[in-house]
Amino acid sequence: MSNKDHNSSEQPVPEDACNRLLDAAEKLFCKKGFHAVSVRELTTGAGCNIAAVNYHFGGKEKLYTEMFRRQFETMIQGHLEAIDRVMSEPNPSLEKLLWAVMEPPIRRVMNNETGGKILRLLVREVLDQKIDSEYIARDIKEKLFDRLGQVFMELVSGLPEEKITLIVMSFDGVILHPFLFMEFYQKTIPGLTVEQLIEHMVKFVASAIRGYAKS
Amino acid sequence: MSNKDHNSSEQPVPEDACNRLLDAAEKLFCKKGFHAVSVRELTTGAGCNIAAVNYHFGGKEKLYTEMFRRQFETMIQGHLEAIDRVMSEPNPSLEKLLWAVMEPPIRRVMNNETGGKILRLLVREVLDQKIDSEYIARDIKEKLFDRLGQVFMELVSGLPEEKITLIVMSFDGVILHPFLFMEFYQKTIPGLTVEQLIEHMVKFVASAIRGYAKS
DNA sequence: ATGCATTTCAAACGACTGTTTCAAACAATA
DNA sequence: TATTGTTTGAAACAGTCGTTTGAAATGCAT
Repeated sequence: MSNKDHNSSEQPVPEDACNRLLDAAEKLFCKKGFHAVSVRELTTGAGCNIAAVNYHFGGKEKLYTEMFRRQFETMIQGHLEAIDRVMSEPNPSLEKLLWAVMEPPIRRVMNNETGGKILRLLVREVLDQKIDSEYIARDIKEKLFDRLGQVFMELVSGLPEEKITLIVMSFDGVILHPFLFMEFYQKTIPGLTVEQLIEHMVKFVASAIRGYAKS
Repeated sequence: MSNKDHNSSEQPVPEDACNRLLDAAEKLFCKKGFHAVSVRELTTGAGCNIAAVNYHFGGKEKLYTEMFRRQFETMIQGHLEAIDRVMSEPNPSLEKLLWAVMEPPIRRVMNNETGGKILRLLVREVLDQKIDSEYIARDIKEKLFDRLGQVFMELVSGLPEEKITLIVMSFDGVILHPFLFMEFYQKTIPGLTVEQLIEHMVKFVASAIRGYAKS
């Protein structure tokens, strides 16, 4: 992992083979899934030799796992920071929280930016059961879902504590949907903007949670 | 496709190789995905020779497509019939409708019955983009989602028509979630019953929709 | 039973898979 | 410059993939 080049001007850091492979892995695995991507596809995509995958990562599967782990933790961290940011503001509300949690990832997926397909990756992982799903599940539950349930109860009084986990689950379902079916959204509702979509989701989930509190 | 056997007693119709292959395809493709299942796995699972896949269907891909088409249409039909059943009853309500649409598939997936993994298959298909997703999307939209939006408006007055599609989308997200993460549900909420889960989802979605109507 | 079409079977096909090999190129230290 | 450790390269590896083949088996009407 050397850095002979002085990285003089415009080029935004020429990555080494290791990171180029991780980038190509993210793009290709997210789009086509583990089995549908060959090592040769990865290496030509990353502009390096076939042997690089085994040299740097010890195999195709290890590269996949490493890529997944990084994306996964980035996602969890992003959500947690968004929650903390809202909750430390003067007048936190359920709507502000929902907006803060939903907006960044939705914006990424609608603009086809990097990291916008993490949830697709996660769903694919659950479907394929490649990585030990215990690890993923425990992380999501303990780090993210429990925290979400906690702030929901802080922001909305009267929520039944024993139903909080289910509420967070359904909230997750609402978020997940546009991630999986974004193309469907854009074909079915032409001209749909990020703001319209997020506004709808915030309204939908907020109504659901507040309705839950009243009964 | 002969039927020499008189199908005398207890055996519930010994299927021919064609249908045995379709059954094995449903089970294996749903569980592991297209690329992760080999033709040899399929044929040994169906109890027939390797060549049978190419003889009867013309290849692995054709078998997959045929299996998907059948499962997909079965699902759509089941939902439409549930909707019509509720709407033709004396006092239809939003809650009754939601319950009727959600209960059968959720019960199937929680009891690990056949057909309980259709939605997993559909999501996998969207992720892998193997079948022309135009066809799937158009079918779901025109046959199912439009009908759902229509009955939502009949049952709840004051719903903004331009938001109906988005509402149906989020409703779909809530349904989809336990399909994808049923194991997660059962580990996170031990002793969760079908009734509890459906009751929650009905309450969540009904609150969301009614809250939408009020604003 | 005879002839014909359908279905099954074991075996082999070429193509592609992930991985390994080992020599060449490179970087850094002395 | 000589030496060391690290990284890349082209080629080949053994294995599996989906598909094809042609002969054997079967079903069914004549």
